[in-house]
Amino acid sequence: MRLTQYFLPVLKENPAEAQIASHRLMLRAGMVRQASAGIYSWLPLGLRVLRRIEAIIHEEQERAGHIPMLMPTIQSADLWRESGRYDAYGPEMLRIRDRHERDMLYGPTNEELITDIFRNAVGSYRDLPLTLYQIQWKFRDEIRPRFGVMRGREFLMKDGYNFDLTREDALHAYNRHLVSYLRTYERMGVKAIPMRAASGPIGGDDTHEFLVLAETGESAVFYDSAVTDLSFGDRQVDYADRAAVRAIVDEWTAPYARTDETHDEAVFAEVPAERRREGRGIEVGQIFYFGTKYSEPMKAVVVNEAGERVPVHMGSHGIGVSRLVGAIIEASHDERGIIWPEGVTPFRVGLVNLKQGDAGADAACESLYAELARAGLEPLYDDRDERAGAKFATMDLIGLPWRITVGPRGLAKGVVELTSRRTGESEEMSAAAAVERLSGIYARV
RNA sequence: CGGAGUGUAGCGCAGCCUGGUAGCGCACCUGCUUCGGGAGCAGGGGGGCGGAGGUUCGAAUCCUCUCACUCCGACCA
Repeated sequence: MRLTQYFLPVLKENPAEAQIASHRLMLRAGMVRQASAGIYSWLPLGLRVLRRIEAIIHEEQERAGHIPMLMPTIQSADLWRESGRYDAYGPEMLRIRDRHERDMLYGPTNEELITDIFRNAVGSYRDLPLTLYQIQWKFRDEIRPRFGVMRGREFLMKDGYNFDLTREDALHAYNRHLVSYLRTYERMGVKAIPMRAASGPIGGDDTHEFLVLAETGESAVFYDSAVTDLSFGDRQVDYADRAAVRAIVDEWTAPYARTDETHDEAVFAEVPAERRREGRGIEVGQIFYFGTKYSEPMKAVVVNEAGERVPVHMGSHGIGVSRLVGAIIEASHDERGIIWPEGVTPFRVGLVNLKQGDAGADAACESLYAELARAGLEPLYDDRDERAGAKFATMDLIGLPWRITVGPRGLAKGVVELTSRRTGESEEMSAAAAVERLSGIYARV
C-alpha cells in the first residue's frame, strides 16, 4: 500500500478523552474513531489488525477441529425467555422493539441461539462431538464504557460452543480450547496466562480466564512466575489425543495463577517467595464447562446408544477480538507509539523514502516496493513528499515491526537500512538482502 | 445510577467572571527556500461557539431546559 493512496488520519496531539496508552495510540495512529460512548468505527489500519487477529483465531480453531459459522447480531427475545435469561440478564442487554412491537435484542452472547440451532438439527449421539464457533459483534450495555476498545459496549468476540455426549467428552473439549487458545495468543505475540476464575453470569463449574499482563489491567492477578516461562514454541498437538491435550493443560494450569476473584492467600503462600508475583491483567478470553445448564431447560437432547434421550454437555469459549487489539498495545508500546508483534501487524514492513522526488531514491523504492509485495511482505510505502523526521515519526507511531529506509546516502553505497521497531537497531544491507531477511522472519510467524 | 467536569475549526486549547458580533498552536491550501528524526518565511481557506428557548439594542459570554461526551465509584469479555 502506498501511503499517499491510503487513509491514515494520524493525530500529532493526544486526544483529550484518551486516558490509557492503547486508547491514545489507537486514536493517534488512525486505527479507530469513536462513534458514541463505547462504540467505535474501525478505520483501515485498525481493521487490518482486527482481520489479522481473526485469521489467527480461525486457523487455530479449525486446527482444533472446531467449525466456523455466523449467527445474527439481532435476536428474538423468545429464546431468551425460554432459557430464563431474558429477565436474568438485566440492563446490560440492549433490548429493541421492531415495527410489529416484537421484543428483540442485540446479542450479548449466543448460547440460546446456538442451542436452538443444535436441538433442531441434531438428535443422535452419533453426530457428536460438535464444536461450532463464530466471530461476531456483540453488544453489552456497559454502565460505564471506557479505555477505548478495551471496554466498549459493542465489541467483536469469538464465541464457541461445544456439544458432547458425556461430561468426559465435554471436558476434553474444554481442554482442547485451553490448548488452542494458548497457541492462538502466542501467535499474536502476547503472553496470556490461563487463570482459574469465577464463573459469572454464563455459569458453570469449570472456568479459566486468559489474562494479558499489563499495568493498566482491570483485574488484580497473582501467579507463580513459572507460568510466564512456559511457551508453546514449535510443538505439535494432536487434538484427538486426550492424554496429550490434558498433559498440556496440566502443564499450564499447575503453577498458581488466579485473579482476585479466586485468589487464595494460603495456597499462594506455598509458591516459593522468589516466584510469587502480583500484578494486573487484561482479560482476553474465557472458557467454560457448564454441563447441562442450557441443554436441560432448552431441551437440547440426543438419543444415546441405549436409546435414551439425554441432555448434551456443553461449554462455551470466548476470545475478545477487538479488546485484544487494545490489550496487545498495552503490552507492547513505548513513548513513540505502538510496537506490533509480527503476528498481528497491519503491514509487515514500512518503506521510507527519505528523498521523495529524487529520481534515484524513487526508482529504488519503487523496485523494492514491488519486490516486498511479491514476497508477501505487505509493505506500507511512505511515498509522501514529507521530510525524513515526519516519516519516521509516523512509522514509529503506527508501530510496524520493521522499517526499510531508502535514501541517496545509502544508495550511493548500494545499501538500504533495515530497522527493528522494537530494539531500534538498524543494519545496512542490500535491498535484496533486506527482502530475504524479512522473508525469513515472517516465515516463522 | 451517585459524584465531578467538559462541549468554541479536523486535533489541542484561549475567550465566558466584567455581553459589543470569534482567536491561538498544529493540521490544510499556494509560493519560495529547505530536506537522514514531526523545517523556515510569506500569503490563504475553513467555525459563529452542542441544541432549543429566554433576557437584552446586542449573547460564545447572563438565565432556563435539553442532548452528548469525559473522569472517579459500584458492574463487566
